[in-house]
Amino acid sequence: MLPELKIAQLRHFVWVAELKGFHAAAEKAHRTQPAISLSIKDLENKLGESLFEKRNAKAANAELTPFGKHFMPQAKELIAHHDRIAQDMTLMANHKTGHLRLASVPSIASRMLPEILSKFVENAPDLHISFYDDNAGAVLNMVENQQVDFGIASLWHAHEHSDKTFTPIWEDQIGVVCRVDHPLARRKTLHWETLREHRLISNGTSRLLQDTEAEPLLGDSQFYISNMISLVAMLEAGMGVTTLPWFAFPEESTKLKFIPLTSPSVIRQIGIVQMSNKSLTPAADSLVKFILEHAQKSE
Amino acid sequence: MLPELKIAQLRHFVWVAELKGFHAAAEKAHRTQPAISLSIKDLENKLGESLFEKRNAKAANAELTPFGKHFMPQAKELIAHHDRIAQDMTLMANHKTGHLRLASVPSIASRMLPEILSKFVENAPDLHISFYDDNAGAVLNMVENQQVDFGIASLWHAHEHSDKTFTPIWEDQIGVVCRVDHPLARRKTLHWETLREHRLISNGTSRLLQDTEAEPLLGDSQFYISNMISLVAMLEAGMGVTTLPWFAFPEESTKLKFIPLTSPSVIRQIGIVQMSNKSLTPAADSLVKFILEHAQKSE
DNA sequence: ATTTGGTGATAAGGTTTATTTATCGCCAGA
DNA sequence: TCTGGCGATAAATAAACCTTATCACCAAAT
Repeated sequence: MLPELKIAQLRHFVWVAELKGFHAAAEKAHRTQPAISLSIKDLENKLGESLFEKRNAKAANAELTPFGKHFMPQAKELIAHHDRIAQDMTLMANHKTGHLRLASVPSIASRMLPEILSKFVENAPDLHISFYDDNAGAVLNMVENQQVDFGIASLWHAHEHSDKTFTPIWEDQIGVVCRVDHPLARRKTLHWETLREHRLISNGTSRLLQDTEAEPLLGDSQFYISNMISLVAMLEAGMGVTTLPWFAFPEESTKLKFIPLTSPSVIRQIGIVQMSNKSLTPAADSLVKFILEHAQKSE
Repeated sequence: MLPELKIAQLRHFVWVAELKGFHAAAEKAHRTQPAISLSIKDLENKLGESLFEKRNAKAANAELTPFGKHFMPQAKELIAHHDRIAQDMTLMANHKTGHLRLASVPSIASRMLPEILSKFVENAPDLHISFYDDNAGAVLNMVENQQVDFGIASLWHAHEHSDKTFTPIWEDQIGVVCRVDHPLARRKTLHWETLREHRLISNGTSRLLQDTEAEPLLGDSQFYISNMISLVAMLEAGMGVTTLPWFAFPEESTKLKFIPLTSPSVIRQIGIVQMSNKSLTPAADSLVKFILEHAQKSE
């Protein structure tokens, strides 16, 4: 019904008119002159009217007809519109632009991500990033509700999350944290039962011991402290010991020591969590790949 | 550099998304399903990102990726823009719309054009027409200055207007006009010398006798009246006789009579005058053709 | 007046792109 | 387990596109 105007064709038209010649336009289009002739002729046929004055005779060629004059601005607009969209989409597909949302557990958020993210955004100046940090459960929730494009967390009950895909990246060992002057501080390795002799403070990460040999420890604990700052203060005050993943251990603290738990050796895997049936935006996908590439080095 | 998005391709994309299926889209596009598959795949390659979720496995197919969702409104807009322009141009080329300017000598303007124009505009409801009537010289001027798309006039000194094209349509015979009770009124035919015996009033059309046998009459004339209304009044008052082309003779006057001049028989040709090196707008071109077709019948 | 150099149109052939026919693999529901 | 619908894929064909080679035309310069 309606003719289909090809963008290339419109471009040819505009160029012939602006450069006042088929040869000049052909050069600009990286085509030969007959190609332009045919292109214009085809366009004229589609529209049903000549765009240029009869161009066999006379001099001063390639002059627009009234109809051509009317068509020109319209053609230009459409070309511009097309180019705008094509560019937008290309930029977005190359993750130079767009909006990216992710969530991470605090340990990775503070230990690994700052460096990675700052490197990543160097090549993507127009990219907006929203970043959330929260505990693993909340991260999984945000992934599930699609409040974020993907999450960084450990996936401990995999069967409850069959709709999500987990890509492990980091391995994080659980250890015992105590004051440097604590009796345990001199040990290089630890058996869980050794801990029963000490006052144990549990925290948000203690559930990582569930389903391990060391599970009985959970019952031994008299204190539970969810807040990291308070927990550190308690430990520094010598109130007791606790278990923490290495990534959650406050490295900057000079008063505390981390001793890996070797019997059992409890490793939590931290990685990327995403919905399996949804694909990522170009930007998110690109960041995931970037993290996978750069994570090993900074470990 | 930038990919070239074809309108058809965008249409396919939108249809697959909206009809939730490649088969449905294929039907709408009057193509086969593989054609749509390839079209979409090609589009995805050009953009560098998937538009639909991986569509090999699972059920609930043809679901957009986030990128696809973002692209959708843009694609729709571009398609709409294209269609708007294509339609505008098609309508204009089919002279359903646009602006048309013409000028005509009064005789044709009042005798022939009303009927022709009213028929013409029936099929072109959105067409704007500007119409001027004036004497032949003014008409030619307006054509020359491109104040009008074309003119209707007689072209008497063709060599002075080599840059214009004249297409004759009507033939208009010069005759003598006098009161019905005038001695000449009973004659069927007239020789120019007969007129020397009567008081001759010349008018704007008298120059048509130049270069004819009857040229001496121009010198005989004592009165010159340019205004038609006044001329008619004079004639009706019996002040004298004049020469007029038949088309300029006021038919509605019951007091006046028209006697063809047979020796010499002076015929003026009236037709379309246009610039030879410019083409007409679609609407104007169409009206010219329409006039050529319908002029004979109403003669 | 003929030549030269520039314009764009045209013809024929090759190449690329679009589309079709035929077929496959996959999943869901009977 | 079969069946029907989905979309992907392969190969063949059709259509669109572009190129090389050539022509006709005009203007300016022989």
